[in-house]
Amino acid sequence: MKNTATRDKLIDSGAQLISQQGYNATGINAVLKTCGVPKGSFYHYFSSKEDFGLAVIERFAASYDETLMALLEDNDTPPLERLKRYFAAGREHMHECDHATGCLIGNLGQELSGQSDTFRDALNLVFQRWEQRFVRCLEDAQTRGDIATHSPPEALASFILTGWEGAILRAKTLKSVEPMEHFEKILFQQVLVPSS
Amino acid sequence: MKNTATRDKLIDSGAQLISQQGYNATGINAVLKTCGVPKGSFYHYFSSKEDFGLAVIERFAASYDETLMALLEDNDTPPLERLKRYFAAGREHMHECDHATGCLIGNLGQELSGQSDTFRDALNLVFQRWEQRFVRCLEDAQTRGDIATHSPPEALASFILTGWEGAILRAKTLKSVEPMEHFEKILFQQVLVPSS
DNA sequence: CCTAAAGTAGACCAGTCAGTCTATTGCTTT
DNA sequence: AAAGCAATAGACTGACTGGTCTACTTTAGG
Repeated sequence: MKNTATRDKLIDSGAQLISQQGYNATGINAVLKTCGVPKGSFYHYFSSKEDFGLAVIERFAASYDETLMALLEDNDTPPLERLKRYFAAGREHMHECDHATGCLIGNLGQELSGQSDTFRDALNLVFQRWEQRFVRCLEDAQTRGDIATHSPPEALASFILTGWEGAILRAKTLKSVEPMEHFEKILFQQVLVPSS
Repeated sequence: MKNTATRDKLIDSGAQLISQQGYNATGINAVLKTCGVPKGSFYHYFSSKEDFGLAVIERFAASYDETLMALLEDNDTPPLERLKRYFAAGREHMHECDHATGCLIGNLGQELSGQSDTFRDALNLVFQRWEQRFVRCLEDAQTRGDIATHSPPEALASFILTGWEGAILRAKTLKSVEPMEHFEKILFQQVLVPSS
């Protein structure tokens, strides 16, 4: 399995379609059609649709984790500013996709975690990795005295991730980033504040 | 269409299955099997699966709105206490379903708002109705001086609803209500506080 | 009591699903 | 050059999808 170009094409098309329509609504044939790959190749690289779905998750998570790291662990920028940039990037992406796709991991978490434990575990790990990035950024902010809250950074990180995911979901049904703006505003006005 | 017993059975079974597996993963035949209704009856009451799905949403929303009203507009209870009871009820439900179903409207919002505008509109309306209930409860709290925040109650309501929905999503993938507890704790410790 | 409509019943349809199968092509190693 | 494997290619399968069709049973109204 040296030639990964075909495999990559499949995963790219799959990620795109699954982002738009969800996992169950995306057929393998549709993926094959959009990238012009025959079925024989698909089952050469993946043992099943589930296997393929996990590969899509893995790849998305890896690529997303890179941008997350670049944003949240940029030590030249104050930690709260890094968070703001992260939110701004999310809002921008939401505009770009016309409020249609949102967050692939969030989508699949909603759709599949009740359907398959394998998927649930994989998605849970991705979320936990993201949370760790938030934790580190929040710890930075706490040691610098930028935030005064005594809440443990783990709880804050969970709060931020869930709030943001929920805001993305709401933005999708509302077709507007307004819920994301509300979340960010209240978060920085009342939760991540310097003096208690 | 006088006899609504069969129709109700279909909607009940549909709501249950869709809650567990999602809309796309739930086949009409599966619904028919679980409630022992023949296909002829299904298409007598509903013109299509989409029509059926909308009926399921409508019914769930109506029934849920009743409990929401009972909890959030109980004037014998302080507004913040009402909110706490709402969150407690949500956590309890999450335990009961073994962290598997979560919120039907949230699930469908994630799965379908990119797939069909009809569904998106219906789900958006439900969310907006819920937000209105929160707004009224928060206004109560503000006029009583229970919360000091100057944020408009509409923004706070959006913040609470999205945060809660996100926490439910995270609870599903984590199989634990911990994210819901984190959300509630930080919300009452740092956002809905009496003295600024 | 008869007629018409409401509702029940399930066989059936075309299309699609994930997945299998065999055949062929291209590349690498010996 | 030959052998062997990676990869391509797509026809094909059985199961299942949402939806249609016709026949039958029950109920309601005149």
